[in-house]
Amino acid sequence: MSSIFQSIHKLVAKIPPGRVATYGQIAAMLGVPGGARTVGWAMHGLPEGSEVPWHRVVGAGGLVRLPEFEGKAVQVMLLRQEDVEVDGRGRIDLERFQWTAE
DNA sequence: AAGGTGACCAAGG
DNA sequence: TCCTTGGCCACCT
Repeated sequence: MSSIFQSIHKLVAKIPPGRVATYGQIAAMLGVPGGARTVGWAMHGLPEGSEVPWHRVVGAGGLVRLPEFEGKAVQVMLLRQEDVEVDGRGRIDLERFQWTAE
């Protein structure tokens, strides 16, 4: 079924390891500026064991916008596994790790 | 069809 | 630096 939801998952799946994208960026790439909330919502609705690398999607400014109880620690861990530097606050240097589409 | 909700964003106190 | 406020969009009931 083609929904913005599917499009988001597909695009996120294209983010290469060691890179991150912001919610707003994803939304903009899909032609839905201002639809950052929708992207976040799509992430939240992901089933477990999904192919989608949801952990590569962060908030504006490279800040992890994920409540602890939703798996923030997991996201940070996965990112670090991909050589992405994340500080204790969950901040990432977009200048170096932000994904720029082809 | 209408309203509520959310892993957002930017600005203001 | 933290919390609140207003605005944005798509999905669910």
